[in-house]
Amino acid sequence: METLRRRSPEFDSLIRAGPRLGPLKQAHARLIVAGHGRTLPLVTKLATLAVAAGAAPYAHLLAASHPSCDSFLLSSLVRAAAHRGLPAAALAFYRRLLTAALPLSSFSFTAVAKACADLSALRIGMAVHAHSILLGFGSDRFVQTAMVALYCKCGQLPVARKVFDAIRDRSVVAWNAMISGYEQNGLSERAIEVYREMQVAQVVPDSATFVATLSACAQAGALDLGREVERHIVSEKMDVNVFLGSALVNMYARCGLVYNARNWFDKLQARNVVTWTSMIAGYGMHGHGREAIKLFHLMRHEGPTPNDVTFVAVLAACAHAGLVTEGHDAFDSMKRVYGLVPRAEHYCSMVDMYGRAGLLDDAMQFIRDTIPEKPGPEVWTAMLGACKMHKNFNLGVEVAERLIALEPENPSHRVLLSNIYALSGKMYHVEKVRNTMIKSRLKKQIGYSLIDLGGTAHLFRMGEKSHQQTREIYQYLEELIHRISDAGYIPETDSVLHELEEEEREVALRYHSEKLAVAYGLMMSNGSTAPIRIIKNLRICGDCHLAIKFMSSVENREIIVRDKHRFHHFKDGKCSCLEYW
DNA sequence: GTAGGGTTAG
Repeated sequence: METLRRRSPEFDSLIRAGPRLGPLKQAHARLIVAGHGRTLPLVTKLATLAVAAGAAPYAHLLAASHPSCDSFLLSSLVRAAAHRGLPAAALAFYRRLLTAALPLSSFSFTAVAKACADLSALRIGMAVHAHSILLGFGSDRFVQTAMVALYCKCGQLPVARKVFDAIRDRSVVAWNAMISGYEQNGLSERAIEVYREMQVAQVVPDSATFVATLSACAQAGALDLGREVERHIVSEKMDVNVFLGSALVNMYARCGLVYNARNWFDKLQARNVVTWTSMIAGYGMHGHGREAIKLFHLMRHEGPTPNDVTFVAVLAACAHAGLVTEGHDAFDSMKRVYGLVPRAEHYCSMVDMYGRAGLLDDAMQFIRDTIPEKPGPEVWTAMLGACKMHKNFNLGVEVAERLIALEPENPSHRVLLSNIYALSGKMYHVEKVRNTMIKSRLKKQIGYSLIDLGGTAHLFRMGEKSHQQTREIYQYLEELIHRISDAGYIPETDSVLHELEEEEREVALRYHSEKLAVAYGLMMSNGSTAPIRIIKNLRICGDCHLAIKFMSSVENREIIVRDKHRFHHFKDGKCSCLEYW
């Protein structure tokens, strides 16, 4: 039987004041008058609430002026500060604990680990970890879990995994930390593996598990698993909170089912700025600029206040749909109505938007007149893309040279420059740029395409030969290329000269990763007519874009490709992007 | 006389 103890009226008055500084100060005054100004438990509660109210200095004063300030008081403050998003204050309270030579508890370590995680302070975090082991907390599950989260936040996944593996009897929270850690570091496949391991271990997942796993699905384009998680949520009648709701919307949008995303969006009880932004970004990625703008107007009318991220989504949507006027208005209202300061991403989207629409002069004028100080490399990259798209080679060369001067060590700028030279027929210059690259051993990003079949992701790199069915896949692709050639496909050999930051020029276009992935998807479909879904890490190249249009028509199959920037829905020989990349 | 770890968008 648990004994119910009545709380003192003083304690109750603190609880009533809550994490609000004004009422807390009044309560503090009453404590002093009642002769409780030094009663440690009450001071502890008061100081903790003060931190929760954001008033760390006030709490600090309370702690410092107490003659017998104890470990409990200070570790409560560490925890409250870490929890309240005041990691620097949390570290300061932790240092007081150390300098006062007070005993440390597992509570102090979990709290300070979170503070280090929020600061991505790896060195301090490692010292804290070592200290915790030294004091005998090395096998405390709570401390271990906090360390997993810490190493994940600092990008030290192998270390995190080692700590995770050493936890005996891992709680659902430990699993969640590991899944989300992989996902947040771009290792969505690993995140999915851990989710599967968790199922095998028969640990009951909670909503945080699903949030992290759905994010991994969104990243990896793992639609089947995303649906599996959704079925679980529905059949278990789980409460779909704002996190889970946003994760579902995001998963469907990024897996290519923008209507399912909207369905969830409409159904959700709780929506915040993240939910709205995900939905708008989803429309944008699919080239549904009008829908994005419509939803944005609805948001302004009856939704939460848009933030800087919302505007990234809105401007990108306008850029991908050629909605120049709308984008211009949005950019204007972002500054004037919402007082937001545009960042590089916003400027980029604007340049991209003018550029794609062929308004190169407007884009240049925007760069000159609207962007304060010197535009970054991203802006010039967007400008260069526009020059290439609209075949303005002189301007393109000028822009590419600026880029190289700005970031000489970045290989993709040189690839872009060599493409521009190639496009304008200056093959001598192409060779020169390539030789510089070879000499300085600059390597470009390697392109790959993913296809998810029956819950397993198959990864293809250009010229890939490591797949078990390599021979069949290449043979299938050869036949497929014959069939589309009969239908009128002529390889865009100058496509080397198109979107080529992506894949090696020497290798024949036909072995580009997306073609291999599509061939594999078609080969393995066994009479299924479900759309083929491909995820590509870079932008799709012009020749592949053309070839897949033909494939969709010859094979009478919907093919959906998500590239670095957007979705391409290929159907009946057409693509939803309407050549508007 | 009190507290613990994990959680979404570009």
